[in-house]
Amino acid sequence: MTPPTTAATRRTYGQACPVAHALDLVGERWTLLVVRDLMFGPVRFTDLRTSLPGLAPNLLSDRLRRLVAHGLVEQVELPPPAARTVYALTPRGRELAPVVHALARFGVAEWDDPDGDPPPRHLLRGALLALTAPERLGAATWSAVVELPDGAVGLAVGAREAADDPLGRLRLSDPHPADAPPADLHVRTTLGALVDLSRGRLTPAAARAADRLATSGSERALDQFARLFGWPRPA
Amino acid sequence: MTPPTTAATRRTYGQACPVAHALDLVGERWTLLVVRDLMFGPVRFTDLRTSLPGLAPNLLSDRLRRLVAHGLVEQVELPPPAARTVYALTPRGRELAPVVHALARFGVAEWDDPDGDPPPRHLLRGALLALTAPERLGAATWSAVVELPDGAVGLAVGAREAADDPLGRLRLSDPHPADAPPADLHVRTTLGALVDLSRGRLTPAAARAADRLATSGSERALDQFARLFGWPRPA
DNA sequence: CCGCATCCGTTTCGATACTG
DNA sequence: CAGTATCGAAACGGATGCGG
Repeated sequence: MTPPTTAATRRTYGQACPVAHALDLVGERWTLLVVRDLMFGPVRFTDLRTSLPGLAPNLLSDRLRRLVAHGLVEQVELPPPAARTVYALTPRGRELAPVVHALARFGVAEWDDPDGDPPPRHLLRGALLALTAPERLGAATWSAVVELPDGAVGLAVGAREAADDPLGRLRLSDPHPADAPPADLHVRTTLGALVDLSRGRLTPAAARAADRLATSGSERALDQFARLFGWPRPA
Repeated sequence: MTPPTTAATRRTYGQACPVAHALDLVGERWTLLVVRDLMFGPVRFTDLRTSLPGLAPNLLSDRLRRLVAHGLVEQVELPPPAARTVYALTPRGRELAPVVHALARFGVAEWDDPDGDPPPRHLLRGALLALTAPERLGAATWSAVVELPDGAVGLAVGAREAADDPLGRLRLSDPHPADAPPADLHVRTTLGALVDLSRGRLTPAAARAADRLATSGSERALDQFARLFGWPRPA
C-alpha cells in the first residue's frame, strides 16, 4: 500500500511562505555552514572539508550540488597553473549574507569564553562580524586593524556598498595585507574582551586597565569602531 | 566495532562559531517554522499542528521541548475558563526575529504568483513583513490598514521599540481590530501587487491603472509606506 | 477535543573505503 | 585533489491510541 512515492519526494515544506521557501533552499543540515564558509570568497572542495570537520564528503558533495542547482553557488574553473575548481557564491547566493549575519548575532550572545575556546583561523572574520551591528554604521569611512592573539584582521568601512561584497560597506580581510595603506586605527585585544565589551559587561576603561585592550590612532575612528561593536558609551 | 557513541551524541556541529551555535539551537528541521508561528504571539499545540501541516505531533513535541530546554520558548498555563496551555517565545526567543525576518526577505525574492498561491491566513502578517525593510523606516510614526482579498491587516509604526514586540517599531495586527483608532492610511491591494511593487517591476501609477492598488488617507503616511515596502519612487 | 506518546516504514545522515 | 560508493545508525513522517 505504500504510495509509489515517485522519487520526487525530496523533503520540502511546500508552504506558501517566504520563510518556508528559504528553508527549502538552505534549511538542510550543513547547508548554511557551507554558505558561511563561502561568504568571504571562493574556496575549494578540500578547504570546505577542513573547515567543516564532521561533514562527510558525500554530503558536502550533495549540498554543493544542490546549492549550484538552485543558483546560489557556482563552480569556477581556474586556469591550469594551479588548483582546479573552486566554489563561489553567485550574486543571489550573496543575498544570504543577512541570514548568516543574523544567525551569527543571535549565536554570539551565548558565546562564553571565546578566549579559552577560540575559533579556527578561517572563522576569525566571521567572529568579528558577529559582534558588529552594521545598521549603526555612521556615514564616515575609516579603516582599522584588529590584532588578536591569533593574528591581525583588517577592517575597512567604505562609502558605498561594494557590489562584490556580501557585507555591504564593511570589508574584512584576513590576514591583514602587509602592503595595505596604513589604517586609521589599531586595536589590540582578544575576542573575549570584544564579546564582553559588546555585551556591556565591560567598559573600555576597565578593559584597558585589565590589559585586555589597547588602541592607537585616530580618535574619530575609535569612536566609530566603538559604535559599530556596540561598546558602552563612557556616559 | 561501532564506537560506543555515548548516547550523548545529539547531532551538534560543535564548532566555536556563533553561526554553528545558533544552528545547534534552531537548525533542525521545522524548528524555525515553529518559531515563525510563535513570533506574533502565543499559540496552542493544536494551532501549531494546523499551521504546520506535515509536522508530526511527536516531532512538534520534540521541537517544543527542545526550544523550552534552551530557554527560547516557555509554556504558559492559562486560567481554567479556557484552553489550557499555550507556547510563547521568551525574550531570548524573540531575538530570533532578525533571523526569521532575514530568511523571509531572502525567500520572498523567489515568490512568484502570490495571488494564485496565497498563504493561509495566519501567514498574512509574515508575508507583509517579508516585504518590508525596517532599516528604511523614517522617524515618523503612522498607521495603516492593508486590505487584501483575504482580509485586512493593521500596521502601526511606533516611536520606539516596543519591548514585548519582536519586530521593533513595527506592529502588525491580524485581523485589524474594528475598534482601533482610525488609521492614517488605507491601502487596498493584493499580495502579488505588493511583491511586484517591492521588486520594482511595477510602479504605483501602473498598479493603480491596472486596478491592483487603491489608497486613501494621509499623503505623508503613504510616502512612508512606500519607502518601507520599497516601492519605486515616481522620480 | 486537546496534548501529547508509541509504533513502524522511509529518508537522511555519518563514517569509512575507494577511484579518476 | 576532488569527489563517488557503500552501509549501519539516526531522524523523520504518518497513523493510531490514550489519559485529562
